[in-house]
Amino acid sequence: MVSSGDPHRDRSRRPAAVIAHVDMDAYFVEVELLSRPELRGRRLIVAHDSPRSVVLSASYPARAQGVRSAMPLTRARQLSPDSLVLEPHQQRYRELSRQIMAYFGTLTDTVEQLSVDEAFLDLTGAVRRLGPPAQIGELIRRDVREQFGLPCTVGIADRKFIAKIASTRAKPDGLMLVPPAQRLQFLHALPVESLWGVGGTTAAALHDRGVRTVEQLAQTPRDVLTARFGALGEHLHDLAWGVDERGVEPHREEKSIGAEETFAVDISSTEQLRAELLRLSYRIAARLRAAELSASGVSLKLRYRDFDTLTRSTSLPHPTRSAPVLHRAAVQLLHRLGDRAQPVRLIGLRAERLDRGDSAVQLSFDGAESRWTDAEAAVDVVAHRFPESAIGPASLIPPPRSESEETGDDPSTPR
DNA sequence: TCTGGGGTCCTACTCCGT
DNA sequence: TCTGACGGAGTAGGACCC
Repeated sequence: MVSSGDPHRDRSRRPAAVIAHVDMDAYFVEVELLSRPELRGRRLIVAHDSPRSVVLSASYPARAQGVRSAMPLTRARQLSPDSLVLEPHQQRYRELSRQIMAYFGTLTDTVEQLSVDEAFLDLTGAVRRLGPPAQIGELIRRDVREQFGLPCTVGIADRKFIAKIASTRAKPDGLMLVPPAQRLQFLHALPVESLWGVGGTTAAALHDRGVRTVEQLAQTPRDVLTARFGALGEHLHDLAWGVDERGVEPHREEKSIGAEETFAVDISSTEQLRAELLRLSYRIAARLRAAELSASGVSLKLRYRDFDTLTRSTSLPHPTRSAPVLHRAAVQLLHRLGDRAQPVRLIGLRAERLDRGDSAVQLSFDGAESRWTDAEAAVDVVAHRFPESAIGPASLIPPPRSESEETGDDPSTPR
């Protein structure tokens, strides 16, 4: 990051990087259309069909009526009453995503997956083999459509964030190349909201100061931005001048693994909350074991009826991937929050400060915990071989029973 | 209109040891 | 022995992303 000197100057003498941002168009909808092609052209919404769900993805005909991702489904139905609501299939989206990322890996070793439906590709070293950048962009779009039956949009630039903005503006089913010489011209014409990191709050604060375009942001004195926004202000000023040293990072370690659930009906019972925490603990612990990670911290999140959201976190005595240990810490955090004045609509749990391997776990395990983890590992094997089986802890079978933990019995003892 | 679920990063605050 | 300054660690929460 450049923090002094002339930000207008391109300080690098290296050959310009070629970075592509590939974004799948209406990914969830398009994957659903693979199995239901007769629905193509219709207004479609992918969402869980429940009162509190939100839109996960919408077809472009539905978007034309104002439907957007993350919009409450009730609102989407008002805007587009004839839209067909499709139930999501996350496993299918993940599997196809894995295959698409593997295809990207045939083009370059440097692929950074951002989410299930988008990735950065550093193609700097592929130009000699595959042709000029625009030609590679067309190759990617053609291959993804032919091999997977899905449309995607590609943005190409010499900076990650510009490639991402380019793909956003070329959607759907498009390609945009921003040559280095046109970088500032392209950027300065954009609204500030286009920049990565400028969401609703920051945009409103910038608007209050009369800053609506990236050019106006670039012309705002750096120290003014720093005084108001701190490090973010400096970062945004750099971006406004096209300065961004971040490269494509192929291997990013997970920093936390969490799960949360919004209840169909708000709940007040501590017993129910404890039972939900046990369920979340098992989900998270299974994912930790699958990733061969252990957590040294746990964070609890509660959202109340009025949407007020509280979090509490704590450190664990030793790294763990065991559900009962996560649950015990979560229940302690729940008690720390004390009595609730109003019902809870969401509860979430997150395992933090993750470490690879289990050497620390083995060193610190007492016998009971070790046996319990062996039991969980066996459950993982069965669940993997028989995904439809309902194997799990007895305490998750309704009605929830948790008296043993209430009385301080060691939950790490296998039942 | 009434707000999911999965994350990352940053800032501010508190506590504690030096 | 007491007190204040300081830095680091831990924690809470906001903002942002898809």
